[in-house]
Amino acid sequence: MIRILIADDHQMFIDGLRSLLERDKNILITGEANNGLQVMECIQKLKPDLVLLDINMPELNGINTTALIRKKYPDVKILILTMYKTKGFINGLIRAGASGYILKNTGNAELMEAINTVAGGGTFFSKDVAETLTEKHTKYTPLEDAVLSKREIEIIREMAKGLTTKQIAERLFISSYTIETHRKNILHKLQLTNTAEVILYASQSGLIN
Amino acid sequence: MIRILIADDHQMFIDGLRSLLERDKNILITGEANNGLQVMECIQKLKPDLVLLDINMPELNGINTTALIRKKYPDVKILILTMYKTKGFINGLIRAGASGYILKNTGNAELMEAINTVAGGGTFFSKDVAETLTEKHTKYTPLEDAVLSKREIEIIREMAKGLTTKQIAERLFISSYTIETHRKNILHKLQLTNTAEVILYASQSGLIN
DNA sequence: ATAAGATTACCCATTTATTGGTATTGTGGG
DNA sequence: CCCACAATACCAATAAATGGGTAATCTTAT
Repeated sequence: MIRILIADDHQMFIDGLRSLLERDKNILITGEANNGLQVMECIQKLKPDLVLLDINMPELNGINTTALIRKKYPDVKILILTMYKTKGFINGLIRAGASGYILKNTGNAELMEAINTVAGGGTFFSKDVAETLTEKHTKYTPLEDAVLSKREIEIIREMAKGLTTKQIAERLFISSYTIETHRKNILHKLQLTNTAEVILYASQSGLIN
Repeated sequence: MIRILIADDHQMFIDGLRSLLERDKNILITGEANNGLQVMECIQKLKPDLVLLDINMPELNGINTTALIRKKYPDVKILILTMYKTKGFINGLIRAGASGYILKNTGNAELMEAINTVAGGGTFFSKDVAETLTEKHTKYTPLEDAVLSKREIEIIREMAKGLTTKQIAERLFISSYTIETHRKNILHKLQLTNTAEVILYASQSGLIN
C-alpha cells in the first residue's frame, strides 16, 4: 500500500487526481494540501510514503518545500507534478531532493509508472524532462539554482506592481540604493538581465499570487 | 444525461476530471481535447451538450475558441475552467459566449453545481469571479477590454524574453522607433506604466505560452 | 564563536525605457 | 469609396534601470 499526499493549489486538480488514483487498490490518498505550509503540517500528521507536489504553490514554493521535506522527513519520497520544464527548475528540484519530475501533460500510464517507481525507491523523469536535462546550455537560460531571500521576493512583488526603485524604497522605508542592490542581486542570482525576465520568471514560478 | 467534452492542455487534469465526473450516472464524457483546434473537431464529431474549457491552451486560445463554438454551434454550452480571474478576460469570455466561469481552486460540489446549472441553460460564476466583476475600477488594473493587435502581442512576447527595444527591432527587421511606438501603444491600451506590469499582465492572462 | 548569507548603504557611468509629439502608408469592414 | 485602425517611422527630453564597484551591520545556523 502506497500512502500518498497530494499538494496542489487547484482543488479541482486534487479532486480529479484523488478520484483517479483511488481506483488503484494499492494506493491510499492520506491527505491533501493547497500550499507548502499545509504540506509540512500534513506530513507530520499523516506520514505519507510519497508526496505528489506541484511547484506552483503559494506561501512556500516547490523548491523550498522540497528541501524542507527532505531535511525533516528524509524517508518521504517526492514526485514533482508540474507544467514547467525549465532546466534551472528541474536542476534545483533534483538538488533539493525530488525523486521524480513529471509534466502534467503526461497520461495516466506514465503517472502510475512514476508513482510506483518513486515509491519503490527509484527515480522517474518524463521523457521531455530528461531531454531538457541533457540539452546543451543555451545562451538565454532563465535561471540556474535560484534561492531568493525573503526580502528579494518582497521586492520582486513590488516590482510586479509596477513600482519603480524609488517608489519601492519609499514604501519599505529604506534607501533607493538598497533596492538597487537587491535588484542587482536578483538579476545575478536568476542569471537574468532585466525586469521583464524577472517578472515572467516570478509569475511562472508562483512567486506572485 | 449530460454529454461533456473536456478541453485542457494538461492530460493529467483531464484524466482526473474524467474519473471524478464519471462517478455521476447523469454525466457522460464524450471526448477530450488538448487544444482549441481539437475542440472544434471533437464538437463536430461528438455533439456534446457542454464543453469544459480551459482558457490557457495552445493553438487557439480560450476566447477565440469560445467565440468560434458559439458561432458554429450555438446550442453547445461553454463552462470555463481556469485559474485566472482578470476582469478583462472574464468580460471577454462572457461577451464571446461562455455560460459559466469557475476557478480551478474551487471544490467538487461547486463544480457539479456549475455543470448542472449551465447544462440546464443557466449561467454560473464562482463567488470569486462574481466579486471580481463587481469590483470598482482600481488605479493599477489593466484596461478591461484591451484589444491588442497581432503585432503588439508579438512584441510583448519578445519583451518577455528579455529583449530590449533595439534587439526586438533587429529581430523583426523594423526600426527601433517603431518598437518604441508599439510599446507606447501597449502601455496606453492596457493603461499601465511600465514593462513589469505588461509582463505580469501578459503572463497572467495567458498571452505568453 | 564564527562563518556565511542577508540586509543595508553609497557612487557613478552607461544603457534603456518612458513620454509627448508628428506623420505616412496599408488594409479590412461597412 | 471611406474610415478607422494597424503598422511603420522619426525626434528629443527625461526618468529609470543596469552594471561595476565597495563596505558596514545584522542574523542565523553549525
